[in-house]
Amino acid sequence: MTTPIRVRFAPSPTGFLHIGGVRTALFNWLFARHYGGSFILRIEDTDEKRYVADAVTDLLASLRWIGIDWDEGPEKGGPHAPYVQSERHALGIYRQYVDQLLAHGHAYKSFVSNEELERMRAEAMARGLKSFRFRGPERDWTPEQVAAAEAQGLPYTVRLKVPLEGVTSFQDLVRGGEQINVNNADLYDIVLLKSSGMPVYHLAHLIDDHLMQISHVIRGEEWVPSTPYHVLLYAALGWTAPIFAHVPNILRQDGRGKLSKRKDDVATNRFWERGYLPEAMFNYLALQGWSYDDHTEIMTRTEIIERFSIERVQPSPARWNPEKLQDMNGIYIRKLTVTEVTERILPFLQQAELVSTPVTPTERAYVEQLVPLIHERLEELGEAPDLLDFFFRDVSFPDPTLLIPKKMDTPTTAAALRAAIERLTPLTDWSEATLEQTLRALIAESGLKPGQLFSAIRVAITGRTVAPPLFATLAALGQQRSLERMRAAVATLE
RNA sequence: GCCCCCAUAGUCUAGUGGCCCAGGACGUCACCCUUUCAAGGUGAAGAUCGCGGGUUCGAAUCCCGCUGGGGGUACCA
Repeated sequence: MTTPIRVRFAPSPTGFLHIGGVRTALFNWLFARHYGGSFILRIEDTDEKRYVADAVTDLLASLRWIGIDWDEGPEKGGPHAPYVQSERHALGIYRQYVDQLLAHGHAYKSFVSNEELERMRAEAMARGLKSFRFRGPERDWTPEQVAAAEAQGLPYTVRLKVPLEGVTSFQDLVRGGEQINVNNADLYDIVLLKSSGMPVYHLAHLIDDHLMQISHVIRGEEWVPSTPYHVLLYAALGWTAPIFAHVPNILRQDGRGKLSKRKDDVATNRFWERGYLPEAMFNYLALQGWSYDDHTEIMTRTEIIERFSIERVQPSPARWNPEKLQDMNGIYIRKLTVTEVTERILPFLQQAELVSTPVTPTERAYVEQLVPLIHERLEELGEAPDLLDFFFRDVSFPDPTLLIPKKMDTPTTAAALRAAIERLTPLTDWSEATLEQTLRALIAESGLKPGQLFSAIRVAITGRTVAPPLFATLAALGQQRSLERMRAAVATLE
């Protein structure tokens, strides 16, 4: 029989979830969905010091936003509940395994205090030792010595008794199943249980992975160096280790280091705030370290699930490339219908106070009318308010020279605008087609270049030199407001 | 310092011994379309496949060394 595929994403709630974390979650999720396995979400909050209160809420929201759902985990439950380590610790789940390790001589109680540890480290440094690898003196203590120390009520940690010699090896799916070998002499006796009695990551995650029957551990490559400890621990506990796959980190844009929560603008919530589509982010992130073939990039969720394979994940780290993401977001926005874009930009327009909250039916209809003018110009939905601003607010000309097109001056520009006003005022049909016809006729008669006339009118009605197509803009703005703005422009020129 | 991982254009990647004097995408530039900006179309520049040695009739692809980058080195995860 084959063991069922079960993977997990196990973040620690120490702050917002950044896109690197989402990418790791995504690969796990894709792996599970591809093979029809289970994706488990587990919160690893064994670090009491770094715990951030709202982090879990943010984390769940980030995953849900991009479309990652979990089969077992917080707010969902499952056969291995609870899925929060502090709760599991409270239930006493970990302690029995520590006792087992102690009893079998695979771990020992260490009474060395933090201060002593510091001193030992400093001493080793002073002696010019190449590196400090802690091996507690208690490794070889007799039961009597241990009992004596305990009788004194000394606080202790439980450390793994790592072999002094030999080699620890494991394979990694991302590295083509390559064997990674580490000399035990390069390892040290890691802490398994803190003096507070709280298990450390290495112990807790491993017990949970075993209990939750995780078949594949897919995690960031920063875990490669500690995997030998995990291998040793599995053996000490008499358990079979899962299959490991370490996915590369996402590096900062300049390549200097991995993405950091503090220095980089990569919090997942920042992307929905700026108007990124979850499907675009999903597609982009799937391509950070994984590819399908030599030319396919735009793929639906279903296609990515079908095509995903962990063997095709790159071992080398990728750099964060916001330009590529933005381009992809534009592609996804252009695929949306006008109604969909309307719905999605409404919140941004409300935030900019261009429309009211809740939006009125009239406003919604007007926005829907405007969307075609900016649809293909949007790369982030958050750009919409700026692009549409002049449809909702009056324009002004702090710099009247903006009104004057190339190769023209104040009098000729004013004259051109006056001529346009004269032609447009009597119009009874304010449609895009009629507007174009009328203004082109004016050009033919006046001898002006299209760019000159259109440019002057554009600035007059929008207050800017770059704007959506002129006739559609005039049509959407309406006859009265268009003419008022053109007259105002003429006035500022005079 | 020590240990581990990685290495194809500025960036993301295809490539697993001959189909590759290296394909796709982002970015850049040019032209077309065009009232501006986009979008779209066409095209261009950009990689001695990090460097040096091997193995082989033949290497981006296999091996070794070096260099560079990244990660780890906590009673953090």
